[in-house]
Amino acid sequence: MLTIGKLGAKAGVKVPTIRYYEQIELLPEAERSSGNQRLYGQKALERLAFIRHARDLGFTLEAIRDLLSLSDNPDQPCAAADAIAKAQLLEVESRLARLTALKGELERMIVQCAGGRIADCRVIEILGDHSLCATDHRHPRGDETS
Amino acid sequence: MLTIGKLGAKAGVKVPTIRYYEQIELLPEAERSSGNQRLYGQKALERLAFIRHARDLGFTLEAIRDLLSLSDNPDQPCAAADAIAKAQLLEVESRLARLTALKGELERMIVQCAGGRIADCRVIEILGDHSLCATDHRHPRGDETS
DNA sequence: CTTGAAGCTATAGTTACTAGAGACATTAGA
DNA sequence: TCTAATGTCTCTAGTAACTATAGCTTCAAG
Repeated sequence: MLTIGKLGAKAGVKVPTIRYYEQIELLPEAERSSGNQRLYGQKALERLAFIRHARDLGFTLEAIRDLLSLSDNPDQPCAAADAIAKAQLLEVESRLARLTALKGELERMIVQCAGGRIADCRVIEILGDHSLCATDHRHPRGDETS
Repeated sequence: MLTIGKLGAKAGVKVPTIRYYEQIELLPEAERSSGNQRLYGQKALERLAFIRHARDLGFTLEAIRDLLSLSDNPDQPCAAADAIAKAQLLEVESRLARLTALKGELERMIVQCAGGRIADCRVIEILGDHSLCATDHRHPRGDETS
């Protein structure tokens, strides 16, 4: 049996985060020791590793909740899990594209900014001027529907 | 003079977001019409476009605040803006790496999940098992210092 | 046996917004 | 000119996914 600290260390998740996951019912309520401390077994470790891993891959907690509920009753067609993964893939591809554009932009900024004064430097300009920008801003800020 | 709605449309920023930016003093308090409605000129549009653009490129509002304060007194060496951009570039490169790994993972998941039952499908397994994973999880969840 | 680390609960704070209520302003059409 | 629709106002509260703090108890090591 693992204490919450050991569990966190093994799974790479901070202690308060584990308690938070329990609170939002992503993890079941843990067994308690005689002194009211949480105790975890192998199953809890696996479940937490799953969550950690999925978060790391960019899944939201809601998506993870879905995935976990699938894994809790595995006698169904795989289509649901597949759909979740596909939706995530789309999201990821879009984020990749935007980040790649950003990288180019930043590199350009850094090159053009080589040791001058701000007045001569294009960092501010590049960020202010739409036409110098590689991305297109079709959607208003805050429309990043995940 | 633009009303808040027109300004938002031109800059690609939602109306409540503009009011929020004013509230946190990223934008100065706007002039008001006789009927107490906010009015904006060209300068405000430029400043908002700058913010929008920078947010789009992944800068935090705090970084943007720094950048704006630089642009507000441009008679300094460019090093500060440069440092901000370089820090952002590092962040972006790391995010890019992780997202690329994720993409591969998801594609693998989708292929392996082709039409089976969940019990036979590896989506859950891939997300649960560390050893099948392309990323390395050095840091505990929540350590993503932006 | 005592000290210091680790655990407990509960509440509040974070970032960057978004949503809703209820009232006032402005604009376009009949 | 009136009216209806749309836009704007303020204020409060909610969101995700945690993080931090306070004040307490429990546990393991020396």
